[in-house]
Amino acid sequence: MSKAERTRQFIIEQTAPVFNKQGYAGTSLNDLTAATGLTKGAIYGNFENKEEVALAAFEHNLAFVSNGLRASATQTAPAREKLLALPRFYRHAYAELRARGGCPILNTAVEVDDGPPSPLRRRVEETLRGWRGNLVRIIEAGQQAGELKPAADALRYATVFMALIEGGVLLAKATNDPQALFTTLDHLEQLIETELVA
Amino acid sequence: MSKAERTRQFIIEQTAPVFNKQGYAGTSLNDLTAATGLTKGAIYGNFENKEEVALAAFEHNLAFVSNGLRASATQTAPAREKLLALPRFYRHAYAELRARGGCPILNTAVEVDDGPPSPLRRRVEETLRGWRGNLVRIIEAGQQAGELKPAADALRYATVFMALIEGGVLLAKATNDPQALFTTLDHLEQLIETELVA
DNA sequence: CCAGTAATATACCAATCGGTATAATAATGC
DNA sequence: GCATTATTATACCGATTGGTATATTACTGG
Repeated sequence: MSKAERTRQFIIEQTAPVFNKQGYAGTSLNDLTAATGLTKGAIYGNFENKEEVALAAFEHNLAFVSNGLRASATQTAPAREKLLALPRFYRHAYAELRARGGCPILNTAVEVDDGPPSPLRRRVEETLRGWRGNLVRIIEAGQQAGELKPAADALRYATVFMALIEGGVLLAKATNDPQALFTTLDHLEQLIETELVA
Repeated sequence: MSKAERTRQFIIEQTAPVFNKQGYAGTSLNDLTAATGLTKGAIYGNFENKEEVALAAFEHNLAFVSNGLRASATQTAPAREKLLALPRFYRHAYAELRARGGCPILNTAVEVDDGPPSPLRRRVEETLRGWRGNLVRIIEAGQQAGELKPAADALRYATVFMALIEGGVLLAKATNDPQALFTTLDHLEQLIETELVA
């Protein structure tokens, strides 16, 4: 790992929470140098521009969530466990997620979804579609394995699950009340148990 | 209505969608003069600073939603109708809401909820708590009137409803797929009918 | 340990930022 | 219609913006 590669990683780690909290437009290069203790020269020696730093920071923030979700849902578990891993992760990770500035998908989507097409915007849309696709696949696989009710609309539940999570995170953060998220997660779990599990 | 009052209103109307789409940090005074065709002199003659314009714009954007919701839920209707008015409003208003930049609560909450306490931030929190309180009151009144199941946790359903709506708006806008919102609204309606209505 | 290179710091750039003092204009009361 | 006031436009301010050219430092292979 070369010096530059280490510095690049260091910049990403230090600036990721800043971008997540303040947004792309709300984060200046001054914020980046302050967060890293480095100078503009060091930053522009490792990134082409501010947008490339923001994109890398988004990937870093996203990795925290998707790694946590992946770790929570083991490959071989039955569908019910895989789905229950979703609320379980957010339940125990919310405190740290909040300290990092909240859900990067939520934050970034809101900032870019009215702007012109950009790498960041495309990445957000891709991430959301990918997440939904993963959930749909888990549900449909569970149905084929006879673990979940065959009549359930997989796409619908995937969408509802994501809305409950993102909506819950929003409410919890904006009202400074983690219980709001836990409430939507309660509902999510109940949905899995009563409407999906056969 | 004095000239200044008319101008002030004009500025609010013209800049409200800009703030809602680009955010506070992403909107410059140049954007404001461009959106209004006025000069900085006119704007600063009617507002103290950019933040005051943003606050007024937020109130304007919020009014579109809360007026629509109020109009949709008539005073004398039974609790079931009042609750069903919620998804009905978002169903028919989504296209225009999207054209205006989406849900102002969602957009503004995400931008300010990691920042320092500000009038805008306080206003967002207050709005969310007020909205939730309204829903709780509707549900509890319906329970006392014998229209809704008495065992249902009003606060829980209020929270879940809001998460479904805000989460649905987020997904619909970020994936450019209105159906995502309609899906969460379907679920919301089903919740009302099967878990709340006695 | 030294030379060459890779990486970071410094100094600077034009453009834009939010904001203001003042000048010009438009409305208003008499 | 004239004088006064209310309102908007113009011109400007220092500070900050994202970005770059160059100088300096740190690393690395021989």
